[in-house]
Amino acid sequence: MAHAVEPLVACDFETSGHKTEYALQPWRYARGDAWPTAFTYMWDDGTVHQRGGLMPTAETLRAFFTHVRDTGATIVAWNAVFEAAWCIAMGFRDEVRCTRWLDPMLLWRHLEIEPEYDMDRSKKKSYGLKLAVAEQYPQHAGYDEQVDFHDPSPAARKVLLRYNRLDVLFTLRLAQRYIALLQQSPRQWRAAQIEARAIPFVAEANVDGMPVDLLVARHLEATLTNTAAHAQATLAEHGLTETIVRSPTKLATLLYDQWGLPVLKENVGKKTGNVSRSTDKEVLHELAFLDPRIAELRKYREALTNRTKFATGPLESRTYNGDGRTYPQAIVFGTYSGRMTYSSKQGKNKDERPIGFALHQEKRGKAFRDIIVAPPGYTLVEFDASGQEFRWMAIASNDATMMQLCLPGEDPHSFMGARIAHREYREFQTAYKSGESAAKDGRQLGKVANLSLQYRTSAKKLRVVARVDYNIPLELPESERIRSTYLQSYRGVPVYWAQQIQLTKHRGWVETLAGRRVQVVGNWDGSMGWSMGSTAINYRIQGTGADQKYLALACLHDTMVKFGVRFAWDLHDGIYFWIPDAVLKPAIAKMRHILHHLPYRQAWGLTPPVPLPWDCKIGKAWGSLREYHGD
DNA sequence: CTCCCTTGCGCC
DNA sequence: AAAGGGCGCAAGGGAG
Repeated sequence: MAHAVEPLVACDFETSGHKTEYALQPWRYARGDAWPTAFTYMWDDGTVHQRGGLMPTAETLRAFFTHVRDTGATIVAWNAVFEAAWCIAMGFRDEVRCTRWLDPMLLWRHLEIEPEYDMDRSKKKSYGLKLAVAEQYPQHAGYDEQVDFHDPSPAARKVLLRYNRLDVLFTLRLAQRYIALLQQSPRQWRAAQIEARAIPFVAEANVDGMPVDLLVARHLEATLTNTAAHAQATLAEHGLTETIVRSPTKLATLLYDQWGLPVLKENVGKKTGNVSRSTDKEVLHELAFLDPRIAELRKYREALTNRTKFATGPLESRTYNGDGRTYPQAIVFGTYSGRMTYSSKQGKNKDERPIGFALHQEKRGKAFRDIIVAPPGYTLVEFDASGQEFRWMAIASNDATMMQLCLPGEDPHSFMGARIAHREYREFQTAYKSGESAAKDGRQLGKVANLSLQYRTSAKKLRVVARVDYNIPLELPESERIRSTYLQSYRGVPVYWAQQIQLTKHRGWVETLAGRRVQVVGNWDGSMGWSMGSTAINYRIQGTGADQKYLALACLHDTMVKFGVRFAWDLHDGIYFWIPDAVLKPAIAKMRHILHHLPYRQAWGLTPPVPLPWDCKIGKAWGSLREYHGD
């Protein structure tokens, strides 16, 4: 893992397009709808050297990558995924893949005190270069004033070039500063470097996008329209309209004032204190036992939501982009725990541009996921970190039973199902495998318990999850008994909770097993105390999962380059790739081997006491993936 | 009208 | 007193 990051070469693009918004959409470069207006790169070997200039060409980039190759430099760029994406769009895919990248914006995040529980956490801090300059070099704040990215006049271009050069200079200086700071904490620095290896792959995914199957998406849209129309027709005579079902306020009036149903739950506004009568799906699930119309109403609302989000949305983005593709943009370190997030739009409010769709929220059904298909000549391959959070909790808590259940041939959900049903585990496991229906239901309950109770969920909440999400008619006494069973089965888990909270109170920060950190600052005795405790407990597990995925990508790098494998997208415990059909089998075999032998000890200083296996699925459309075991 | 906040809900 | 966490997006509703 060790690799010198020096020397550094900083770079920055300015861009424009036939519409100003295209400046942020490098995939339009190929059609001539977007282009770079300036590109500067800079290094400091005692003297500051500066190259590049206005209207860069392929020759400019060739000289840049030649310099990088000859000096063995690491490229630094603010929001480096964007710079790398432009390089790829301009034809330098191989060069981007085979160079090291580092993003001072991400390094800044690693150094930040976040989350802060005294502040309003709904207001997320921005990590723009201008803010970093204002913080570190206040005398230079406001250097971006009077810049026009799109005015081609010589006077405006002169201002633009000066701005571009300052951007690069500040990027270089901030990178040097943040690297020095992070290196004081070697494990954090190492985690940040491993994460940075994902930059070229994420850039590729963002600039390549993914094909949307037009017919499948239209069919989905039509199906959901029919579902909604049918429900609407059924309920029209009872006063339900689309406007009402889409409005929580209007729906509450209908349900509680006109239909006379009981109010089962109220919402209290966190800021305003306003009280409203809830119409959420938990409430609807319970009301459905009292009134047969409610199940249809819930189906109606779901069909409308799903149509907009998962059919109309992707189709709109396909039309907007004009090339049959959708471009949800991956954001490295998008969550404070390190996981990636996705954005489906650029701009705000009336300037919103629908470039992508809500990839991370895509429903699990085949009909939904099949709208995304492999590009010609490629197969979609998913590697999924099996039982990821259960395994990391087993390791973090050192619970002997959980660790035992991570061994080959074991089934944690059957184990918990058996405990709940007062049955013997092996007998239960055999019954489940032979298709016994009681064992099937029991395992489902065990699964709900294993998945829900790992993070201090209450019996009350467990009851709701079981009822609403799994349609299991659980009542509170039984839910309490299951929770007790869980805690008695995995004695190490509540001990881990308490220890993790104590340690975090003492240190003021939590770390993942890889060494990624987050500060936990606030009043432990105040109203945020519970939430701070949850961060102490959850961050270590969830963040380790994120680090595991970055480690996987870093270690797969050489194989991906060799076989021409492309990173497609991330779904937290799953990584998706486009693999050329011609090398599908050997590439998967090699990738699987690497994933099963990730160098946790060298990278993190950890020797996992249990196996950390990955499952593999392959197919031509997202909804149609099949388990793949090799041959 | 725009902008911001709230409710509700999809995934992990 | 009781309380899983993390996100982003759709849509309504209200302020200005």
